[in-house]
Amino acid sequence: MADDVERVVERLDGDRWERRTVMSTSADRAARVLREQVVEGLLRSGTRLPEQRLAAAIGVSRNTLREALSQLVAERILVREPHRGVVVATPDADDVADVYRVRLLIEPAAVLHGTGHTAPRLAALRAAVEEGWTASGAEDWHGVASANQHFHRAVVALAGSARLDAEAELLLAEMRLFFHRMEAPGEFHRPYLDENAVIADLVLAGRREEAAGRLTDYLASAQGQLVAHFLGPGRR
Amino acid sequence: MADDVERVVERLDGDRWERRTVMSTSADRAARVLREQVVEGLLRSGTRLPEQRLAAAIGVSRNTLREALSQLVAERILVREPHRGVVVATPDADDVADVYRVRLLIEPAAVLHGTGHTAPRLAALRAAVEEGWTASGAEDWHGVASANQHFHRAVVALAGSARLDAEAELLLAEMRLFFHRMEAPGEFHRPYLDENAVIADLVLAGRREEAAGRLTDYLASAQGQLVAHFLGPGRR
DNA sequence: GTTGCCCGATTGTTCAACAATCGAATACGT
DNA sequence: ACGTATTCGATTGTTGAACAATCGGGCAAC
Repeated sequence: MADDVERVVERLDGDRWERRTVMSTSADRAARVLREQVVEGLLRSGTRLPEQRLAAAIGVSRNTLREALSQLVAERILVREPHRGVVVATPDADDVADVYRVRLLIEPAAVLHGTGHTAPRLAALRAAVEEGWTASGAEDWHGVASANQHFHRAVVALAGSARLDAEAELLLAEMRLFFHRMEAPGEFHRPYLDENAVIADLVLAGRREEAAGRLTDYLASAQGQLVAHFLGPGRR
Repeated sequence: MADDVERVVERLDGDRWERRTVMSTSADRAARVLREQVVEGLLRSGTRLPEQRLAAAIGVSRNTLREALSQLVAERILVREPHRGVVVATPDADDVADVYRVRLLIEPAAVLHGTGHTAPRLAALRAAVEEGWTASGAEDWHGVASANQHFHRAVVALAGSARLDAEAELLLAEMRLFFHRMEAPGEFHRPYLDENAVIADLVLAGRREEAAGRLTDYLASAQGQLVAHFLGPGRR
């Protein structure tokens, strides 16, 4: 539990130099590292992040780490409890429902009215489908989940808006948190692979209404499933 | 120009105690103060925000101010130029177009498919229309602009999503930056007041398709107008 | 007039400290 | 034994001072 924190060091020590070559500010690097640790599931929901030890582990000062933490709090990946520290966010059913409310508005709209249906973006959409299939073939469930994210990122990208892309990135990061609270995320994603393919084909064929419709059903179904799961088995 | 910064002090000195009673963290207070100064137009696009003097002016340490600045950078109100400092964002035509791309997706969708068309939210929508009319009657153009923002905030709220509300808040703050770069924002808002009323009535009457349609036209028109303006008069 | 160099100013980052606050363990009263 | 006050250690919020790295502008050399 506490040593989730220590593990940051080991995992990081290798990357340290490489990342330093890319260079940016230390705070950004720290934020990127923590974000990755969280979305990869190495730091799980509810774990506390004591500033002192974490700063030492990452190799930055407490002040610098603080900037990184603030950034991640703004991204809703962490939550700050005043005078008690920051912890990895623990999303509940309401959060799941809310994220899907946003996605249900944005994604079908991007398909339907998006002004960015360019060739490269459509190619990215198609590529995400392929990625999902090959990952599924290799029974790489982590890869399937990843491909799914890429698919939805590609869908939002059809809107052609940098700001919407950024928001989508936040939402998808939150989604990772959801899945880390489930027992078998792989099974969850699998059934949607074929649906992704159908939607992609419809979009490529320019049949936007049908694509948007199926996407809406898709998301609504996933929302119901996830919310039910987060209300807990047996819980009313 | 440089003394825009100094003015923060004067304007703030009065509020200092009151805000302290509400209390939160110093960094949040600093961020709130700066955000207000920017959206109110007292700190204009392009003005630099030297950490040393600004920290002294607001009455917090440089480290604390830094957290506040980072937060506002995340909100796209300020931009950080590495090793050169933070400046108030200077949106260009691309930014305007992008913000409207997002609004064109979200707002009509909120009207059309929003799951939060509750009585209080509909009342808020109606109230924003009234607010605009009274402000217009008093020829209070600042008030008209404000009411307009409230109208669009109310529209997005129809989606019933806290996350979407937060994103809308960011976009509307950016919009204030746009208007501060124009010469006569009042004239810009005035023509849209009646359209707001029509849309609100349609929404209240449950005629969502028509409302969404008019809202789309509305936003597209405003986008065209603003983008043209930002490309500059005479500029192609 | 252009090129190169140096210098002051500002940022990025660290360190060490302190008051305020929280949680828990402790002691107390009944 | 049980609920309540109290102390105490740990952590956060915040400050101030420091230092290297970097940037921009002015100055000098050519």
